[in-house]
Amino acid sequence: MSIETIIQKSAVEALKELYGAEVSEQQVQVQNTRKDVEGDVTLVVFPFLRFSKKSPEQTAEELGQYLQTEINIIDSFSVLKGFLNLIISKDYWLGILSEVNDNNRYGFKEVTSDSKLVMVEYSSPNTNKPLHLGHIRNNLLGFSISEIVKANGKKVVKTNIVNDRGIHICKSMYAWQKWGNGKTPENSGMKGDHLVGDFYVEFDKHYKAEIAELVEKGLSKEEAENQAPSIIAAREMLRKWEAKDEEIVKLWETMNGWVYNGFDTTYKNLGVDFDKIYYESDTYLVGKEEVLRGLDEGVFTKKEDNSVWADLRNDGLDQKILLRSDGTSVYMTQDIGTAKMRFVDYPIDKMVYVVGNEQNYHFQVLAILLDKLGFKWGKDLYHFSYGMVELPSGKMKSREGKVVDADDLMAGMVEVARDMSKELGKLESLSGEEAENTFRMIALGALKYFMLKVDPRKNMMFNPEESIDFNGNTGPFIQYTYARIKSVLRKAAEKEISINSQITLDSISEKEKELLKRISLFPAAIQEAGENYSPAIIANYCYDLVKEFNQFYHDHSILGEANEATRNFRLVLASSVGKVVKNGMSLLGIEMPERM
RNA sequence: GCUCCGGUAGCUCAGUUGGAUAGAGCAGCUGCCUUCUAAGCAGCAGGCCAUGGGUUCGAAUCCCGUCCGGAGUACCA
Repeated sequence: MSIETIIQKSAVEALKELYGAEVSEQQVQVQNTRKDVEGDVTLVVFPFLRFSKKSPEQTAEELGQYLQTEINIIDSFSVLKGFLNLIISKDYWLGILSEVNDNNRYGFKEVTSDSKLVMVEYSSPNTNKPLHLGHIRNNLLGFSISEIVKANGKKVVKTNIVNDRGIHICKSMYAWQKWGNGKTPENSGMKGDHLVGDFYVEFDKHYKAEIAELVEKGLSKEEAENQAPSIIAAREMLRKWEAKDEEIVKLWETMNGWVYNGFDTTYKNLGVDFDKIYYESDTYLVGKEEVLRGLDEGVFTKKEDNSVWADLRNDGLDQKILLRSDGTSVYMTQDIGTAKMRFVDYPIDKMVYVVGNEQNYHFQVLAILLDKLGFKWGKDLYHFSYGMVELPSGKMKSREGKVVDADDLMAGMVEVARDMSKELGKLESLSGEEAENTFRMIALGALKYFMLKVDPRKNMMFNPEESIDFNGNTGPFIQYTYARIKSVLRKAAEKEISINSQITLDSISEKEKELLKRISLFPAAIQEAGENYSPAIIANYCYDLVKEFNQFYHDHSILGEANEATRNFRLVLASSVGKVVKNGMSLLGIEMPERM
């Protein structure tokens, strides 16, 4: 039981006994005592004045007396401005260390056979262009949330829906066919997704030129956009694809294959993976069937022009189209189909969609539609809506090639990490391969931490020149602290100092106690991160922990400590911090180097 | 127009769901390496928490209005 609940329980009894008040545990506010005030945890007494009918100070005094006699880990208490500050015994804090030592997964809840199953959809790329910075945020969030949900004792299936069909895919295909000259990843040495992406940009270039030409000839902008030869050709290609034209399907398969090879590399470098991948080319027809079923069941309606609609005006929304008048499906139809297939494949208790906030409306509608179609998790699907990544120059535009490419960004960061290490004269003792692996860890640690430490819902600014930092509140700072801990432990082993997890000590310093307190908050951080789907809570926790550790490290010698019991305690303390921070960062998908 | 989201130090962001004197990092200035890794530690400076009201013992946090920014808004995905 956490110290918070122990105090809450006892306080509820105290209030009943002293004042005859009935309050719930949740109404008892227990918080960490301010740093500049004496005490470890603080109980706020203001809400109880209406029961005690006494001054804040007097009420706090009475509650303090009661708690101190009832709870043996409370050494003493003091009252300041109506806040009851409790001092917890050092043995309680030392007990935290044995918990961490006895359990390699301190703070984690184990998954059991009857755990709930959560499916997390993330990434969801289009196969007409390589991944960019926006996708990186998506992928890192999706992966991290999956890990956090697992850490809270739930089964997780990570899934990806690949948008592999549609007019935008045909645009790259057409451009390649027309201007590609048989260029392939093999004969050009290019990464497949980049190759295809270049043709998507190529298409747009020609298309724009054609439009300009037609407008010159006196057509309106709208007419020109519809009559440009390129777009007509791309549309024709889509029709042929839907009719399963052999040649077009083959081209489609070939080019998508190039893209998948490219994506695999990017995913691998980014350290994300999936348990199950769905393809829109498989799900869109299922979606159509589901919509027609809904039509049969009277959930949806058909208009005179044969288009199918959902009327959501009773749900406070509008009417929404589900099948066009020509019978083709829209985005919503496909998402319904994907949901249906997932529902058949897995016993889903909760579905989480990691998709940008520009689609808030879409998911609001999807939740209602799935519910109407009888999916049990439909109504409570969770749209994990995250903000955009902005550049100093504004929004990214892939069609114009104005993006920060995922592969380029990662490679660039590895280079910065390498240069920085060399400049600092680090890692010279490592082999080339080990050193390279460490540079990679540091670079990705910096990138991942940067993306995950901020509130996911908010838009964030990414400045390529300034955002790549390795000092201060960054991933490498946390990695560095871990490497320091590992270094101390290695030195201890070299000196044949054995570490005894049994701690006996007369006293501990303020810094040491602060550090123990911080460790004790890890389980609550995991839980809170799980409830809020927030990697940022974990990131900030890890930062606070290692910041605290660095202060301790600076103020206290570990191996140089003469008193054997104290030295042993500090070694256990350091190793515990290392363990917690490594587990914490693993929830963000960040690896920890043994040295750096 | 309507709906949703945001506005905290020069910049990038926290702020434990209403608690004590609002915190970090970067950038600027100042100290600390002959001692376990200085990618570190300590310090200085920097604030009308967009703004006006309201709710109560107590508001950056909750409610209403205003201003600014972003997103969405029925046959794009």
